[in-house]
Amino acid sequence: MVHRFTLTTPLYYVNDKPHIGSVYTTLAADAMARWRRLQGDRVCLITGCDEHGLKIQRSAAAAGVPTQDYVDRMAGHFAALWQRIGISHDRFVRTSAPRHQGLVHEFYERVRRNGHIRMGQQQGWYCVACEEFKDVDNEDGGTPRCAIHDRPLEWRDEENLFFCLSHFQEPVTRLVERESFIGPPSRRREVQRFVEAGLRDFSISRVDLPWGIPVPHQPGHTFYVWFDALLGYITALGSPDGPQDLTTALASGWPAQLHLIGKDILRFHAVYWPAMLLAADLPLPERVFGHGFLTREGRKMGKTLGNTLDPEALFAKVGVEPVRWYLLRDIQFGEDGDIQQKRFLDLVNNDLANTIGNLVNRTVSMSRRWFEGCVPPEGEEDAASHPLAPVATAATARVGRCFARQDLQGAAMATLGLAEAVNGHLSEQAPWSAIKDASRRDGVAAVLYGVLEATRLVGLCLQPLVPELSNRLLIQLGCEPLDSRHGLPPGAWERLVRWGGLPHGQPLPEASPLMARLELDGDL
RNA sequence: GGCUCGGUAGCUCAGCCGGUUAGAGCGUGGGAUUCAUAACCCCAAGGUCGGGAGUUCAAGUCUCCCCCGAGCCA
Repeated sequence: MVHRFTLTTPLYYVNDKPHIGSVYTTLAADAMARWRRLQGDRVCLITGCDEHGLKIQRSAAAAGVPTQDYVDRMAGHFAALWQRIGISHDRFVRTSAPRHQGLVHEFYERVRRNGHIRMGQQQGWYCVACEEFKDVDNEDGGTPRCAIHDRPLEWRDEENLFFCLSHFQEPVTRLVERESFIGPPSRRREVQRFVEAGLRDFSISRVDLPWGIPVPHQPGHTFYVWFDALLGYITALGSPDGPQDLTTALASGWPAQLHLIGKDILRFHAVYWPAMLLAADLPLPERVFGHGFLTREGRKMGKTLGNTLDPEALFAKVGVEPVRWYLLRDIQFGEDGDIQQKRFLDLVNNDLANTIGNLVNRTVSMSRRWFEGCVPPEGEEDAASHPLAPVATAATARVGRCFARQDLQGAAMATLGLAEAVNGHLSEQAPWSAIKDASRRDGVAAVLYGVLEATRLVGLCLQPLVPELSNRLLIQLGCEPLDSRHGLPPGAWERLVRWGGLPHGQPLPEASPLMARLELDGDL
């Protein structure tokens, strides 16, 4: 049976060009999507852009271009970058698209009819950068500043529509208690406390903000960005050309199995969003996972600090796969992570070029030289009795368990561990000595067969993490590359990872380095 | 200011319900080897587990206070 697996990145706010944080989330989501596709699932990886709000309207004005042109350009940067680095998304949704507006209206009507919308007076200090009202003490009477953005707040006193979040105190409380709903576990309590403190209705419309989706029957009102942005996940599921309504979209992969987000927007996804869905009688996403933030050489990245890492420049300098490997393998997914140049070079060179690349190189060279350019026969004993067989089977199983709980680092380490075990086995067996004794030729064949086979499994496990490298590895062994963008039929993965899948006598192409060691002059 | 998470070898981190000499990878030093991308393999040094007090026969592991970092809410 085919399982659906819908997972999302955030819809990135197009206030600016993509930064390394968005790249990180997207790479992680891509790896997970590829993994699910290899397992035979029908995956829908959704990404896209969130394009409404005052901040964007002002950025466009500051740039002196019409707002739509501005967001078109910014969304273009995102789309181009994902294309360039081989992200395997199935949908790229933009909240300024007309079809999104229709869906937001339909959703809103549903919530309103269910009695969860009311009119209210919103009075208070507003932070344009947060796109939120702030509760502040303002005893001295001056203009308060946003604690997060350190910029002056703006006073607002307007009649807004409110979403009755308070109606959902009980179901949301129960939802966030569920262990599986919020990951990683260390983030769950924070949300629970927030909910326990009491859910308050929040305003979902703004006045005098032309850059937004108009609220039906409320002239002058547009929807609050978050209200419309979250619905982008559902819009994305509708077919771009077919009918544009909730029902159609919902039948195509809702609810999502996983929302992958940064830890800063956990509240929106784990509290507001489920309540909105409940208000519209729609099913809830299965899981929300908030990963950590990246720092660089121990410091927060920021424009003011001048230490941002421009993704375009980074990929141009070192290529995609080293960055993918480094971020996914060195950072415990969920925790914060620090990007360090020296460590980046050390890890990429050690893991990819040395441990794995060199392993492929040496095994292929030996087999070619001593066994007529082919995969050697397994020898007298059964292939499955090879000492590497249980090691490899355990490793592939562990990779699967790691992916199931979003442990990308664990999956990378399990894969790397297998490669290390194979290298160790080679040193122990020293086939280069044994081959000098003609009577031991069968033994050497058995050793090399096992080593090649285990290396093939390393290549398979590498696929979701570094697909290009994985395919180069498989090709080096004379095997078919995998297509993790389109996936495999159900059951195919189990067959592929079964020990002994490498055919004897399969011709091996001439060995060439899988990945050259990275040298870097200057900074990343 | 409140809430949540974290502060363990030079670096990144594992250490479940408290219990023998606190672990891994990277980095560093040494050795072995030659099939291979100066690579691979083996070994070693390195930590008063943020600070202080307490509970206990026994605390990195529990309690309290303080300091530092991050996120959320004010």
